[in-house]
Amino acid sequence: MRGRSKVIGQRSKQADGGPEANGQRRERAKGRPAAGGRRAQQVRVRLGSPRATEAGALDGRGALDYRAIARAVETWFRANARELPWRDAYTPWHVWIAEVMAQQTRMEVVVGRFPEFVARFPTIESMARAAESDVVAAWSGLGYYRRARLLYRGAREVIDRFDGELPADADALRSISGIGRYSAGSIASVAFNLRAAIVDGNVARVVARLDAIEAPWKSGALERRAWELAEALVREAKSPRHFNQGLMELGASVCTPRNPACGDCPLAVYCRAKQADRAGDYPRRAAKVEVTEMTIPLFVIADEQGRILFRRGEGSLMNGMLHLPHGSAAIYADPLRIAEPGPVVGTVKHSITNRRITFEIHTPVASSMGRLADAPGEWHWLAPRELASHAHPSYVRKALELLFGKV
DNA sequence: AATTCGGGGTA
DNA sequence: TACCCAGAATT
Repeated sequence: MRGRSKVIGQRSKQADGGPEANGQRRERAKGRPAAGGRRAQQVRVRLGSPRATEAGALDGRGALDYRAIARAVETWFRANARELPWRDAYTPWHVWIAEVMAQQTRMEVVVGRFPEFVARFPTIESMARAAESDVVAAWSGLGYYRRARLLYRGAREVIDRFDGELPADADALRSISGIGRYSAGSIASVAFNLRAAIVDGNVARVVARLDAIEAPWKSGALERRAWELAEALVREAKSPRHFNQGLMELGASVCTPRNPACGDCPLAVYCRAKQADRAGDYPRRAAKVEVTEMTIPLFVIADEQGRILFRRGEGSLMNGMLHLPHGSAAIYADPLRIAEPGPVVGTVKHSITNRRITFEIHTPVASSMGRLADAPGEWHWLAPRELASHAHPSYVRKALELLFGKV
């Protein structure tokens, strides 16, 4: 039922292979990672990197056993990794696309959209040569459309600055548009198996429990501590590629936000939160943000041929995307009525971060139609089925499907 | 450091 | 309904 049910068994050697595989197999044969409280002490003393002991020493709890934890994660990952399309060959371009697509997006959605997107843009060069609008159109429905524009910009930068090939270096990767600290580390480790740390939502949650970090979710303090731990841990990994993916996947399938499956967790024996039987209490909740509700009139206007009137947005928000004419200058601004609405023929709900919008669909009263022409943006008449070839936010599709069925 | 971007699965 | 998801850029 939970994410764990999607986990498949041992992956093929082809997918898993690589120079590190032998060493890992040897490690697994040697014994289970939980075997070594005493050995862990020796390891810590011998390695003794300042950062490794400092944080624990400050609060008198002692440092975590980074080496044993890293081993446990890698062993777990080799047996529990999901089949993901880019894990066949770890082609850097595919990994890049996957990382960008996965930002703030559930992996199941990414798996569903990834093949078609890669088929549309099989190489960095193919994207760099395309029009930005085509890239955004292919991104429709995935949200956070800036990611698509930044991916496009990044692809062009790679052509210009790196001769068309992603650099195998975290700092260089970080300099590319759309690649932040997480994605740089992720591409460096997953695509190139370099020793770079990553912290995403999963890793932050796992280490928050592992070290019983009191700093609240999304706080700078938790971010800093999570990156410290991620770096200390990946330093001990045999395969950064497997360790980093394993730590994320552990968070996604075992160390879940609610009801963590500590009984299945290879880190339970090391986990400070679990030791206190309080895994579910970490990470600490962030202060709750206020949600603003608003209602905006939306106009669906058809001509004799059944074509619909769309508006190409011009503001800083949803720029260049295809909208239905609606009663606000920007979706997020106070409603500015641009025509007089007739009766409500349907409603569509749409959430944007901390705003909840109810679009009420109207046909404007005929006498007020002229005022539509004064609203900003370019106007287009398109058949509903033409929508797919234009970038558009999801509320547009939802509204048309409500009135006309699947588009 | 705080905000903003979409959308949907899930408990 | 509320939370959160393989984050990054901007202010």
